[in-house]
Amino acid sequence: MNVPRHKIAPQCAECPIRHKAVCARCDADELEQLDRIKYYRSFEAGQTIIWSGDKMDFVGSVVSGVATLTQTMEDGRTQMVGLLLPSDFVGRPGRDGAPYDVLATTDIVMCCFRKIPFEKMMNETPHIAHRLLEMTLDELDAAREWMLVLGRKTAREKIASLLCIIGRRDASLTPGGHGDTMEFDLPLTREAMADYLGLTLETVSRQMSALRKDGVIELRGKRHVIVPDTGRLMDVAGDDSDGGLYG
Amino acid sequence: MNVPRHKIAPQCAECPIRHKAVCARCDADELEQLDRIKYYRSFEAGQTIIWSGDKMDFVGSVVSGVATLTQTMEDGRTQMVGLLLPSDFVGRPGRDGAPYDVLATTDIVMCCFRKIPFEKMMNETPHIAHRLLEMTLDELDAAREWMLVLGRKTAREKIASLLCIIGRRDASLTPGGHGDTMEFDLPLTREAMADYLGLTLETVSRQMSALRKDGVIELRGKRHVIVPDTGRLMDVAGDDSDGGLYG
DNA sequence: TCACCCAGTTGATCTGTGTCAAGGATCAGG
DNA sequence: CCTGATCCTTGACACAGATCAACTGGGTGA
Repeated sequence: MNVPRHKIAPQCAECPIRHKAVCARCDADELEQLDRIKYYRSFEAGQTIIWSGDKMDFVGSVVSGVATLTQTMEDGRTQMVGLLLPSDFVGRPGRDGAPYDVLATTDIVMCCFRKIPFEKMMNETPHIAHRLLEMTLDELDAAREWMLVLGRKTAREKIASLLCIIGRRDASLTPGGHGDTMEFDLPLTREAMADYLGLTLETVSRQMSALRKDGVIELRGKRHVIVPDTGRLMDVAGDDSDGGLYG
Repeated sequence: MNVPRHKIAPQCAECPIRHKAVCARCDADELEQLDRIKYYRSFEAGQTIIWSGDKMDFVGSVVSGVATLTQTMEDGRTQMVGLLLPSDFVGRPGRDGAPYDVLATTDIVMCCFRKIPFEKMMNETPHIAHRLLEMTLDELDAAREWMLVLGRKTAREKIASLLCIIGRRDASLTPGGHGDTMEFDLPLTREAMADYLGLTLETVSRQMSALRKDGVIELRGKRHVIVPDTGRLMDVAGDDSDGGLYG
């Protein structure tokens, strides 16, 4: 489950898709092709990037900021089914409709590729198709790991699991065990955390307070989190896995 | 979300991988190649097919019977993260370890392919890689849909959602709306249903009884289910989608 | 400076589901 | 026929988390 992330090659820093999504080896030809069909889009915090069911004419990846994938029932109950952090890929090659809403939770910049030429390129470049399969398998693992969180963990464990994931992604890419510390800003409101965890925002708030009281985390303001002992947080999360979700 | 299933071409009936997993067009060459690396395995109900973390040296698909993918926490809490019905694919091309336990819930026959030659064939046949990407995207959609069930639905809605999925897969492939009926055998114990739904077996039993009392379902014995009005069951499931999960 | 607003916190109470326990139905083997 | 095993059902009660409601703190604009 612990997929090491590629280091960002200097020439690829601008657009994550180059190394993460598609071009693991930064093949010059492929980069040039990608460059030709690439464009950027910005969204403000709270804006909807795509509505569920809309036709999606692009694929792309997050350059900066955070977005979420959410599903909503008729009566308004919502469940977040994915978290998009920088370098994560969005879009379904070969599919037309978006299966869920994509929402910007912070200001966000995306690097997009028009879908038709991207698919054409994918068909001609087995290398890209391979990389996409691998990414999709990673996402599937993450989704299934999250099913365990949603179905069987307590509120306290859920919060700890979420903090592990965000901390791991945001703070550093080190393994993180007993003794290690983490420090990061939560890119989500309490309500968004609740939607991700299948809880209410009140329960999220209470459990955050409880973890603070127990010394598992420290809070500076409402969003900034300090984890004095990553291993302890992971123990609370009840995770025997190393928390290496989402690659 | 409603992915129509391929009709089974007569020449492909024996081994689902031919049409479903890999060979949408039944290309003769590919079939011959697949035939050479193919073998069958049987398991009895209750048997473990693969343990989480084991090296997995094959991929394959279910010919008959039902299996489940499950994750287990250290303290024994378990969550089922996938249901494998006939024609479903198992295995992660390009990955070595199994990420979860695979358990036979009924007697089951699988059609397997040794992993190395299968991957070699996949690399040489973009067609197969494509089909696998498509299947993985389907599984991802299903997993995310299930996250909504686990995170936000009530016990009653969960049961109804599960019955929809199993009924749809087992009974027929018709759309199923108001007025239509369904009839099928549950391939799962109450405990397995509970593990799939993030509930206890007692709650599953109680809600099954409640649905029976309300006339939403009828039970003949413990496992045989009759749904007099599929549309009504779907209403109880609270699903605006057509329940067309798992293809 | 004040008023307002929003995100978050905390308290009181309610309820759906878990937990524990007893008992029923079905089946296989002796 | 009885016996034990397995799976399922039902009841009584407990509790985690939901719900409803009041309040806090910090930022923004007039």
